[in-house]
Amino acid sequence: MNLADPPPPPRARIHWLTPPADQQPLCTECAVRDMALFGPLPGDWLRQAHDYVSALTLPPGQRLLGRGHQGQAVYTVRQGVLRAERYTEAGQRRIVRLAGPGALLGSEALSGLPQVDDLIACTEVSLCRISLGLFPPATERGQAMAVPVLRQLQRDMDAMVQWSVHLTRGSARSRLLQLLALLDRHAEADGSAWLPRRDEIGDMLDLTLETASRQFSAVHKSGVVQVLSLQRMRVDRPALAAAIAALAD
Amino acid sequence: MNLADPPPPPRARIHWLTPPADQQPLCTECAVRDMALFGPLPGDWLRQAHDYVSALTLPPGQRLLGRGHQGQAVYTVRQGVLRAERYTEAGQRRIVRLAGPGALLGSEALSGLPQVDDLIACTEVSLCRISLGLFPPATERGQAMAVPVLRQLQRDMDAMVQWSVHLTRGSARSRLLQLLALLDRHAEADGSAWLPRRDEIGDMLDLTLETASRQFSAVHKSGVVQVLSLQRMRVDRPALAAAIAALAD
DNA sequence: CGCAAGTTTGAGGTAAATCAACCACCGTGG
DNA sequence: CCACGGTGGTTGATTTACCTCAAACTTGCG
Repeated sequence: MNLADPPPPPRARIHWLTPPADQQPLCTECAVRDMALFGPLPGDWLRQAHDYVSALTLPPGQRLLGRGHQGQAVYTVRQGVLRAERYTEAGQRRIVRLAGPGALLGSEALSGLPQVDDLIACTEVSLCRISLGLFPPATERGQAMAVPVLRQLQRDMDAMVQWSVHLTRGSARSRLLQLLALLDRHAEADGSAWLPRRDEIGDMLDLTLETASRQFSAVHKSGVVQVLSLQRMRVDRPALAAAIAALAD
Repeated sequence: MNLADPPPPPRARIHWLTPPADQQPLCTECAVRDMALFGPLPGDWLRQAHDYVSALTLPPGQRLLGRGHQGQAVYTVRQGVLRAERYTEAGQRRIVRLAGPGALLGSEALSGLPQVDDLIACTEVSLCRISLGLFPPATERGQAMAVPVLRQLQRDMDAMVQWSVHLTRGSARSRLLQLLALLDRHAEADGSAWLPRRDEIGDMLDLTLETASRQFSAVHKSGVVQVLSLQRMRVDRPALAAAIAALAD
């Protein structure tokens, strides 16, 4: 593992399970109805919706959505398992979540953002494709607010994946440098940023406070950070960027 | 760190920066307007909204929201940094994200779910509190759909935090056991579940494929999993639960 | 059969955990 | 003024869990 494999070439064969018109009984009797997206909605509502919904299946290894894709639909999983993966700048694959029955995939499309992760079937998978046309236009009151909220949630979700990809993996040094970059991103106008206690750094990076202290001391001595007080620091951004690049992660 | 500290007792002192009526200029001139929740909305819309919005500040160490809280508002960060933390069953603290200016906090309230993480100010923090009353009632068309969507996104987000808390931290053994539990949660009706290749396990748990193989072999020999084929397994749930409990994480 | 892909097992090295002092700082109080 | 304890930080010695490199084995398949 951890080799710099470029992602495999995409193959876009998709097996349609039913013609779109036959969709209605599939939805009302869907095995995952309570967990899935439209579970709580009244049954008669689904009769209006079925034009926008269709079912499909994927063989194992098939990619559903690729990073950067601008989707016009979201998907819910009915059977099987998919994985969401991304590659670090160094080309290492990171599998960041699994999606089983009931999961919502491609939610980025709801707020018009591009897909962030590759989604790949692990087993034979059956899905429902839900066209964005089903969702009310953003001109309605309420919807105008929904989009920024969704976009914000999406951003938060991505930030959390970034966290788990960069701050809990790799060497202690690289995790600390990534944390410093993150803290610096939240710096005040005067350029000073919050400097956590060593045990807090440990709990963020999954390190002991001793290791956190040793790593921080080393980074501090190298001049990348300037300690202003117990709780404040100033980061030398170019030096930090160079230090991160030097570790190639 | 990593001691079994119960969370500190809550102190609910909150400093109101302005009386709610004075809110409007604060919003239109807000320094984080483009990144924050209502950035993209037209300015005159904000005039209707200002009754529902108020500003507050917290001193460092103060808790904004606690796990389980049923909120009636969401918050956006204007200045400072907060952390989201949770405790494992073994009582170890895990800091799972940082929130800086522009972040949306307490979004669980949008879909009526309880707060999942403790939110604690790291520095002096100033926030905007946005009452749920601002959001249109769920009786409107469109909104009826927004709630399940939000709830699903919220669930996905929680699943990702669970992933980063349990599958990328702790010993290799405990991570593998947690992964097996997760895979088993997506088992088919016949009780069989997907068994990833060893390098895939490695990329999920941030282990080398050799370590993944060794750990899996050991767990396999202990009888917790039964290998049906290269890609399928059956998990002995009680045995797995016992194995996880034995590691106390 | 023979190759390729995946898995297991082994031996040795290393980064981080663990255990344990020790230090710097700071308010308190004799 | 200096003992005092309490908190947070640093540093050192030792152990260990995981990584790395390497070889053998197993399974499926043309």
